[in-house]
Amino acid sequence: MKRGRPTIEQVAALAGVSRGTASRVVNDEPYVSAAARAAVLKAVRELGYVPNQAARSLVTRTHETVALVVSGEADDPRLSEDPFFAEVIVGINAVLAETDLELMLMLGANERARTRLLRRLRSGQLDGVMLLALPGADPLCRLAEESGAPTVYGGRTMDGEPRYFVDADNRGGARKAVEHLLVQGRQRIVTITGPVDNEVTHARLSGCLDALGGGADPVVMHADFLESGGYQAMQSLLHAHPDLDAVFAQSDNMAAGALRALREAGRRVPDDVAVVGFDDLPWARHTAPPLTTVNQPIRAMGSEMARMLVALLGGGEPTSLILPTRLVLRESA
Amino acid sequence: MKRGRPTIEQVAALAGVSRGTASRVVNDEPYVSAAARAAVLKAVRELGYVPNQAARSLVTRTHETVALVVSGEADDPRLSEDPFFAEVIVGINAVLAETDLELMLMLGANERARTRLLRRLRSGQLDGVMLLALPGADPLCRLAEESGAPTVYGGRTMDGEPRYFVDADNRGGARKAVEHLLVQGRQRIVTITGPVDNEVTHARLSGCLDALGGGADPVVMHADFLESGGYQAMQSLLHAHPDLDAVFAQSDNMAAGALRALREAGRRVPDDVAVVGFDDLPWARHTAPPLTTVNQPIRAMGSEMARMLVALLGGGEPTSLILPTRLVLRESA
DNA sequence: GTCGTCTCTGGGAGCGCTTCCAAAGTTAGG
DNA sequence: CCTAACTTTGGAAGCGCTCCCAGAGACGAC
Repeated sequence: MKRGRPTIEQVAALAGVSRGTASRVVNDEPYVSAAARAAVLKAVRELGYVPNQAARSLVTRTHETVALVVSGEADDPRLSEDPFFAEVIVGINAVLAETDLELMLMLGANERARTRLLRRLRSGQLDGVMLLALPGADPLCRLAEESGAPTVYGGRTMDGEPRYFVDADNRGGARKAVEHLLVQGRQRIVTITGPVDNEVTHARLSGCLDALGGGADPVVMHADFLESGGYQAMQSLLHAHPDLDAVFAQSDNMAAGALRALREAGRRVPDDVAVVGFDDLPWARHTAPPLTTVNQPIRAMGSEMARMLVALLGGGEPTSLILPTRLVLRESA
Repeated sequence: MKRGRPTIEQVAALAGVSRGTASRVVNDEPYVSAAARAAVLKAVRELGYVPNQAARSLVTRTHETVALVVSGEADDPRLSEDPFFAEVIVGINAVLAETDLELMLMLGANERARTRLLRRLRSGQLDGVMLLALPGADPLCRLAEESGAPTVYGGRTMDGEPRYFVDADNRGGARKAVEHLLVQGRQRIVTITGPVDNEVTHARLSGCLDALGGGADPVVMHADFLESGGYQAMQSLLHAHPDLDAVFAQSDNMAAGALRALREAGRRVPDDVAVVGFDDLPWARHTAPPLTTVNQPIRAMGSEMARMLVALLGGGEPTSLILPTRLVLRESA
């Protein structure tokens, strides 16, 4: 008789009411007498009843599930070399935990992953999507939006501003960093950037140029946001511009690489060369010397993305957000 | 007529076959004529049909979804201060991408999170669970198993060995690390551990004792796996045992903290004091001096967990795995 | 007493799919 | 030509749930 998990029918039978009434109680709807409600609740408890989500989804067409899609290669070193990804998730989770939404995670931007996302989206299993755009432009963005599901972006893309997004004030942060170097009286400031096709690279470069004004041609070296890239870029820069006295690295990882190259080259930081990073990763306070860097509220970005999506799901019209960044002064500059 | 997404009924109608036949084609079952198959496939393509997963789940009771549950506080610093978590996910994702399984992520071990997991599990929405146990013991483990869903563990728990797990050879790695210090002729080796109630702490401590043999009382200081904890522990140890000449820190983060404390105390590494860490995090090669540490294949752990779960789902009987760790020699020891 | 109005309940319909069964068609063996 | 397989098909049943509607009471106003 009691094969498998109990159904609402069994709950109703035990409570001595109809299926409809039991359903009303379970979904906390009005128009149920106190007596009936109590009886159903009791039956639910006794049977250990948990509604079957698939059956519910079939009729309500909601799924209590949203996805975080991280485009970019599944083995992108940024995924693990920096805690960005994990922090965003923690932020998202904090907000979702307050709701009944569950988080589905989808990594990778290859054809196969894209197909699966779309399938999942269209097979109706996702109520909404958060897109974390690591690389520059990505067709995925369009795909998600075309499917009609509410979509929120983390960061902006190279091809225009999405309808709903959360971003850090990369430009403002970079400006503050370089202004600080300027105020310190640094004369020959060089910049190490991320990949050229990356929106973040552009934003941070813009901020850098904002600070530099229309002065002499700024020295810019493109790298890859990673430690090794920063290291190599710094070596090249030292070679090409031996008289440089300050470096603005667009990521802490690259700043760490620059620090290493400077150390090996015998330059003292900050006496000979000042170094500023960007991100304020947890270990930035522990480099030698401690790294002056631009803090961006990564966890908050995650939370705000989630909040925005929840609002969208609730029929709201959230406004996109640019979260403030701030310069954290330590000893490297 | 074509309101909303197409159903299999519409596909069948367009192909001129019955719903049953269409279903057979979609699920790639035998006993369908070539002509019928072609017609259905054509209709599927024309309509852009994607089966409704909820409806399918309702009858098949499978959901093509597994969960990664990370017990421990949702804002545990280990989640973001080290890339462990992200690496495991990348590893899992690599395997899952080859299947049709999707990944659901559940963080946090508080009452609420637990309830939700159970609900999701019992409401039939998860085909299996991977549990990543950050802290020592956790009732969650039992809960998941009781629900009857296939469960795979990452790491072992304090209360016995789970049925299916993947773990790193923490004990062996620690033994190798300390043996290396011994071989170098270090006389006064101290150990900085993780939290006492942690299985990893125990395993690595056992390995350390294995190497030390039954000699003099080993000097052990408990900390928290974090940089700051390592820093403080190192300061205390220097105070209590000024003559120490080697440190085995049970995590790279703590090793980094120890390095910082030693630098501030004016001790040279490795001349005065040798330092060995554990984890081989990406930045370990970039500390000053580069950190000798024990590498553990984190990504592989994720992959193996996923593989094991997939096997379980397929009715297999996988065997638990202890992945090898290896000592990576750099300059700090 | 009659008429609305509001509260509460039962039960049918149906979400989109798979699964089963019976029937029809096909083939080969005797 | 008949029988015993096998192949192929259509269609009914039903997964567990929500939604809707009709109807039964209860209650006050006229």
